[in-house]
Amino acid sequence: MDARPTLQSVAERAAVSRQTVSNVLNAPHLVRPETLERVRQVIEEVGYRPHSAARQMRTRRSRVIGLRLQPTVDGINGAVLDQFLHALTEHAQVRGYRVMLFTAPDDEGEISQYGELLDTLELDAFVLTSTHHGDPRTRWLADHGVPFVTFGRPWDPPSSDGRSHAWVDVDGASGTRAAVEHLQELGHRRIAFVGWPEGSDTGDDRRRGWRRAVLASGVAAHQAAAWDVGVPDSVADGADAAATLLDAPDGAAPTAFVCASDSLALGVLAATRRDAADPSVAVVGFDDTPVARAVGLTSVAQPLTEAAVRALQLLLDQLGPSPRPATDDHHVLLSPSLAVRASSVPAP
Amino acid sequence: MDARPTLQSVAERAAVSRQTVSNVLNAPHLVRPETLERVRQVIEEVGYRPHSAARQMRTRRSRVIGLRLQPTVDGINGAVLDQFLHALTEHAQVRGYRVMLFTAPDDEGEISQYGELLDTLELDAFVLTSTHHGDPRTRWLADHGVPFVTFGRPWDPPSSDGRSHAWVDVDGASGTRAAVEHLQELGHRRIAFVGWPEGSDTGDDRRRGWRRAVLASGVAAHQAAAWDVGVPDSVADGADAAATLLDAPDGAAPTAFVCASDSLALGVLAATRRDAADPSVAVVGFDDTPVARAVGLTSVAQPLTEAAVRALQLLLDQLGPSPRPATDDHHVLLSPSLAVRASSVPAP
DNA sequence: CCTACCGATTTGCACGTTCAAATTCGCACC
DNA sequence: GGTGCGAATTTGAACGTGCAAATCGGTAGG
Repeated sequence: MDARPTLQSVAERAAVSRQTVSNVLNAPHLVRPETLERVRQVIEEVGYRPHSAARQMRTRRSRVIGLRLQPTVDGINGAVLDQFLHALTEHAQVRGYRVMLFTAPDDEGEISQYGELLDTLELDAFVLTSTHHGDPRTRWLADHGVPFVTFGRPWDPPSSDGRSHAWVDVDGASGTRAAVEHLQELGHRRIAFVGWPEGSDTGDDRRRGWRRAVLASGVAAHQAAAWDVGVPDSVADGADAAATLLDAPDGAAPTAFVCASDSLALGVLAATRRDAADPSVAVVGFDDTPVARAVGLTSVAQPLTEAAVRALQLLLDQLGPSPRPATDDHHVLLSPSLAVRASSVPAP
Repeated sequence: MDARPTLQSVAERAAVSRQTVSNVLNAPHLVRPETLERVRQVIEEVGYRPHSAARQMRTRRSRVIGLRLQPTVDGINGAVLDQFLHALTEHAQVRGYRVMLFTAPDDEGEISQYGELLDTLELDAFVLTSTHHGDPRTRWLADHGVPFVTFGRPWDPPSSDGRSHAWVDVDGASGTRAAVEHLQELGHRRIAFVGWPEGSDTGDDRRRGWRRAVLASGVAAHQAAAWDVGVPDSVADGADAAATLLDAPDGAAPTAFVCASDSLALGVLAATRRDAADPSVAVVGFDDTPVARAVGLTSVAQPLTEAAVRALQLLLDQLGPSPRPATDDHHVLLSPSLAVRASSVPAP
């Protein structure tokens, strides 16, 4: 067991200088082919690996990306971030980057963590999730010149300076629209929406997709409004909302439901399947969580792996040698797909 | 905007030497109280924070803990690790440690990552999850003198040298036993077990708890064996298993089911609630996943936050100044609790 | 009065790397 | 035959920190 190999020890063994070994790794084009070969062989032999703290001291780059681990909400859509996180970690690793986690109770705390992580660990970039209206985090990072990307589009109107940051998002409206069209193809004409109260960015986006699709099919505005409810995100609230809507006179009661989350959809599903309720009522959820898979709930599935890969790419674009891509294509809006299951198709 | 403050710049401002500032932070007892006060004030003023890469170069410690992010299995119990990870990150952060993620396709790959992470980033320790029979990872880490803790007890017989590593686990047998007792209190006498095929460590542990409790209540061994099935972990398999068991002649068909996972329990639940099946059949799952909460499934809940906190403590014990605690209390076996819901109690 | 010692502080150095500048060598050019 | 030039390589320095040893006053012991 010798001491850990260093540039120096490799250099001696290969009869070259420190710097040449460094060049073999970081700028191979500067090294004569035969020297390159010889040094590479020695590196292989002794199993040399560069020490990243030492490298970091010179380059001021850690090749580490920070991500705040959100508190487990009610757990039902914690799985959403889970898949995103896995894909992000895996792909970052392949590209030579690592993912470091941190927690914070709120946005303020998150910003405070940025400061600490930048000063002490010199993280290269951050990935932000759960962007929302009036988000102070993006502003802080931009002001401090820190590379970052958000999973979730910016919900505020463009700032005065006209510059916008990199983001990846999933088009929620497109998802609910697809859900409506799917239900219409099955013959449904009275399609309600059970979502969250207005004011939530992602929630309003999903509502918008449903509303437009429904109006486009000829439903009157006042009728659509009657089929549109906003309640807190829980199974019980979903059930209550569905019960109320179904209570309408025969010709006005919806025959299908599009929901803003799987939690709500589960409630709706329970309400439509119990008692003397009509089991042919169709239900579509959102996020395609494990719950949906388990109970056979049709749901809008977000392409989380692709979202992570694209987010990472947007980050690496900023971290590359050129200061910034002049192109304006640092926005990615992905379309979700519909996972069709028993809850929306008539039993055989 | 000045340059980033360093020990040197703080020292000059406080009219002391570099080392004194260092001592203020790392060995305050060596510094005269009034000097201490003055230096601390300057540190506060300029917002100095030690640069961890530089510190790491001297101390050979990164204050970073590594954890492999498991591939999202079928997602249903991905939430289990999620809560553990969150608690681990949060508490590590408070204690001055960070959590770094990595991925690997299998145990071999994980070991290979250990090597790289230790050489390049000098991670201080690792947290291992999903330990299993014949796990090569613990051996490798022990051989290389790397501090680690496993979430999951070692399933192999104690090694010849008599030393064992630190671990935290949840007593699965105790969980299934509690489930059986809960059902017995409700009057059930014919309680079946739907688990995984024998050979899985955690699965066998959960089966053991059920079996002992059932035998203790006077059920004959051959009868217990008839109520014990092992199938793959999916909703469909759970449903099939339940249907088969319920098909037994009246006096032999179980009236209650204890399951090794919520997936299986969901299947059992579906089977017992459909057609002409008896809705008074009770079902208990395992892991208390969001699905269970959502559908009202009674389930065995693991104390994941406590598990994370205890695991972290066991790690820090090893990382502290003293080489190793001589005590043998680096094993923690936590008891799960039962989250009682509608699936096990008769409707009012 | 010299020495020994203690508490408080300072200085020298090394950790492993990369940047910038210096050096060496071969070759073409005038 | 000197000069200039480019390719390949080497040397010096610095990143910010903490360990080890050195320094400095002051005080007690012989």
